[in-house]
Amino acid sequence: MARNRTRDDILTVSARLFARDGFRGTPLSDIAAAVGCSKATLLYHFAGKDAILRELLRPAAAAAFDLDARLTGLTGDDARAAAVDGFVDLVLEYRSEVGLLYADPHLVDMPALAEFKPIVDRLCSAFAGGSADPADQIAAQVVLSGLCQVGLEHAADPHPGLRDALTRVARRALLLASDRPTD
Amino acid sequence: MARNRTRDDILTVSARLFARDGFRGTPLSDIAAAVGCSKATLLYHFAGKDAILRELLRPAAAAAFDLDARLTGLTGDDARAAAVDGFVDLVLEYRSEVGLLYADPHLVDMPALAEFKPIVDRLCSAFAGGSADPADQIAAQVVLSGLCQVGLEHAADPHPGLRDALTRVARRALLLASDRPTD
DNA sequence: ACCATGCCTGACCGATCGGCCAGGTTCTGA
DNA sequence: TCAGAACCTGGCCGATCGGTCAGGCATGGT
Repeated sequence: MARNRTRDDILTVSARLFARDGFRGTPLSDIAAAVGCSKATLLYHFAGKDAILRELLRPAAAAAFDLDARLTGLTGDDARAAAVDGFVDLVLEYRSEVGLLYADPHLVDMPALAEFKPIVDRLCSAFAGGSADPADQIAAQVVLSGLCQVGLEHAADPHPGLRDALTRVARRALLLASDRPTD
Repeated sequence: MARNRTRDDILTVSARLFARDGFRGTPLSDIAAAVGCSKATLLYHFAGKDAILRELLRPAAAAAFDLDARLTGLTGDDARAAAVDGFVDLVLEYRSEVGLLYADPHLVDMPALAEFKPIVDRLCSAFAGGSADPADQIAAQVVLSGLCQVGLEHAADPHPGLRDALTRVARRALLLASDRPTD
């Protein structure tokens, strides 16, 4: 895991700066200064700025893939409830990563991050319960992006009641029963 | 109003490109090319890139100020309902402008746009009904940013049922009665 | 003692971008 | 007709940024 101390520092510092100023808003020189190394060192450990972002996002991407896979086996309100619960968990677990993508929507146009798009689409569809009613789809979009926003807003605030509050508001908005269905 | 043809073209084209690629993602050279004039012409008509954005956002800013002023006279659920209805109207009326700010959250750090921040805060507080309960404030944040997202997503899609769908999902999420209170 | 490897760096490069300027052209009113 | 204002432009500048490169330094194995 910890192949190198400096390498880990770069990731830690990058995560903080990217979350604060956005990916495009954070020059390599700022990362280098915060780490205490030269800009060239960053490029020694990583193939480029994009590679730093990709590695930072990898655990979150894996979790998103996982959630996506879990949802394919479910249908109806089971799928909707699992999608809400799973996504709230994912947002809380990877707040800064979600906030990062949220704060720079054009990042998903990067080739390396294109894999996220279909997952988000399927997640949105799961929120809507596969309904063709535009009102349901719009509600799903509102909930999805609203939950993401919290990743930004509360990036450094481990509020204990946050999970419940998010789950409840999402279920209300999506017209889902308030209690967890399967646990 | 129409002081100059080229000037109007610049604003029209800028609105389109800013909405598509974001403010920071749109160089002046692209605007000039799309307008069919030189980059220097842009800077003849406007003090700078920021000035173009400021002028584009002025009508939306005025509407936001207006909504803010209307809300100060109301309290309780009246204020919450008026905030929801007013903000949905504002988002639908100024979709591309809202989407623009949403797509580049760091724009509000621009001095010229700092005026928006307190308005958004008050609007969020109005959504929460002034409640000190974190769950209410979180619900308000989810709704506020969720509604903004739609400005991006449906920027060019004048869907007729959009207003109703947005109002209903917002009211559900905020635990407000579903019918308009005062009309 | 020597070399190979991993780690790190200053200096530099090319591209991009916002903005400035001197000067040219067109329009307008006296 | 002509002066001045309004409009427009190519060319240039400085700053920023991602990325490259040759070389320095420490470490550890032989």
